[in-house]
Amino acid sequence: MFSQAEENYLKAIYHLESDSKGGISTNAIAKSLATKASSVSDMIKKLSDKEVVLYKKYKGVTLTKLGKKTAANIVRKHRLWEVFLVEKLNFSWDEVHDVAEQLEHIKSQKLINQLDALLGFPTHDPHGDPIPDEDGVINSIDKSLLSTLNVNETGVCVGVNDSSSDFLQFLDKKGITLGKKIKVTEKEDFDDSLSILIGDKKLSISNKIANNLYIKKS
Amino acid sequence: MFSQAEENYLKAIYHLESDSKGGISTNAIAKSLATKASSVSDMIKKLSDKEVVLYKKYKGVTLTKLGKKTAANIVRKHRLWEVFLVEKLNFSWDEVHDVAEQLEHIKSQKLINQLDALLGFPTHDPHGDPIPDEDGVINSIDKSLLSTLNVNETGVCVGVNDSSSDFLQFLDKKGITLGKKIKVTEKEDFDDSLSILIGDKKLSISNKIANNLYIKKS
DNA sequence: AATAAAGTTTAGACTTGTCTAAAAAATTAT
DNA sequence: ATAATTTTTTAGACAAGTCTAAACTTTATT
Repeated sequence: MFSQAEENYLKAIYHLESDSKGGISTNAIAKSLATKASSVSDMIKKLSDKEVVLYKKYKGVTLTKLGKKTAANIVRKHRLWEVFLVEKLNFSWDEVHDVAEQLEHIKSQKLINQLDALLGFPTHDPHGDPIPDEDGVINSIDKSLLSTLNVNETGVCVGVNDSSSDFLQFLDKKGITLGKKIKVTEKEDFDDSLSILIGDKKLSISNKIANNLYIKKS
Repeated sequence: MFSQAEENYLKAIYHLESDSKGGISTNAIAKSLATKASSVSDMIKKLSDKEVVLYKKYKGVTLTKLGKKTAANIVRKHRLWEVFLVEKLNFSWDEVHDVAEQLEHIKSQKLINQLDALLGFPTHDPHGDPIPDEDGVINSIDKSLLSTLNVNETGVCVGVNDSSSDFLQFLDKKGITLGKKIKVTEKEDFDDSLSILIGDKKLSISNKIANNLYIKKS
C-alpha cells in the first residue's frame, strides 16, 4: 500500500518519463511537485526500498515494472473520475482537475471497476488523454499538434497539451471543443500564427495555442 | 480547513453527542476512534484552539455551533456517498462503509451538491440513517427498536442500529431489508426473543437482533 | 585540466499525529 | 473523610513528510 505522498511522486515520475526518455532528475520531480530537491531525495529512497523505482545516487530515477503499473493505476483513477465529474456531475473540463487529484487516492478496486462500468468504459478523459486499462496499458490514438498541420490540411480536435483552467476556458470562449473539425487556411511565417476554419467560423490562432491543441489528421 | 484526522475526531464527537447527553469523555472518544486517551487529549486542544469544541480540562468536550455544522457536513458527505455506492455502483449495504470513510474527506462543495442532485436529494442512507442538509439540520423520522414492539403490533423496517458487515449480511440472509413490513407474533419472556412475520415468512429473532433493527410503527 | 556552476544528497530541524509511561485529578469505595 | 481506583493530562519519543543550510558530485567553462 502506498501513501498519498508516495502516490503523487509515482504519478509525477510516470508523467515525466512519458515525455522525456532516460532517467528522471531529482530537480525535475521537485519542480513538477512544487517541492524541494532535498524532499525528493528522501522520498526516492523510500520508493527505491519499496522497489517501485530504480535509483543510483546522482543518476536520476526510473520506474520499475511494478512502479509503472502502480502509477498507471493512479492515472487511470484520476481520468475515470474526471469523466465522472463531467458526464455525471456537470463539471466543466476546466473544473475537474483539483477534485480528481483528491479522488484518485481513494482505495477500492470495486469502486473503480464499477465506476468504469457506470461510465461505459471510456477510453479518454475530458481533455482527450487516454485512460490506462487495469494492467496500465494505454491505447493511445495517433495525434499531432495543430501547429504541425500544413495549410489546407484538416483534422479533428482530440486533446490538449495544457490542461490549465486558463487555456481550457480560452478554448471554450473560442468555441473549440473536442470532436470539432478544424481546417488550417493560412500560416503566418513571422509569428507562426494560423488562420483556421472551425465549423463555419474563421479564427486566428497564436502559435502558443496551436502548440497546445492536439488534432487527429483526416 | 480541517485535516482528515481532525474531521474524524469531529465526526466521532458528533455521533457520541447524539446518543449520550452531556460532555463527551476523552475515553469515549478514544474508544470510538480506536486510539489512546493521550492522543485524544492532544487533539482536543487543537480542536479547542480552532473553536469547534468547548473544553475544560477533565470535564469532557462538547461541539460548538461551528463544530456541529462541520461534523454534520462530514456525516452528510459520508451518507450521500453511501447512497451513491449502492444506487449507482451496485455496492451492497454492507460494503459501503469503508469506502465512504475515505470519500467523506474529499473537499469540493460543488461535488457534494451535484452528487446530491444526481441521487435525487435522498433523505436517508442505505442503512436508514438520515442525511443532514447543507446547514447540518436532520429531518429524522420517528423510529423505534423492534424490541419495543408488543405482540401483534406491526411496523416497517426503516433502519439499523449496528452497521457492521456481519449484522447486515445476517439481515440479507434472513431477507430483512429496509421497507419490509414486520409483525410481531410472539415474545418469549425467558430470553426476550421474538417470532415475527415478514412478508409471508415466519422468523425467530434473538433479542440482540431486535435491539439493532429500527421500525416505524404502523 | 582546473575551476566555476549547477545539481544532488546529507544533516539537522520542524509539524502533525501517534504512542508509552508517569503524574495529576476526579470518582468510587470503605 | 481517607484510601483505592479510574480517568485524564503531561512529558518525552517516534514516524512521515517537509524544509533550510551545508557538503558533496557532476557537468560546463575557460
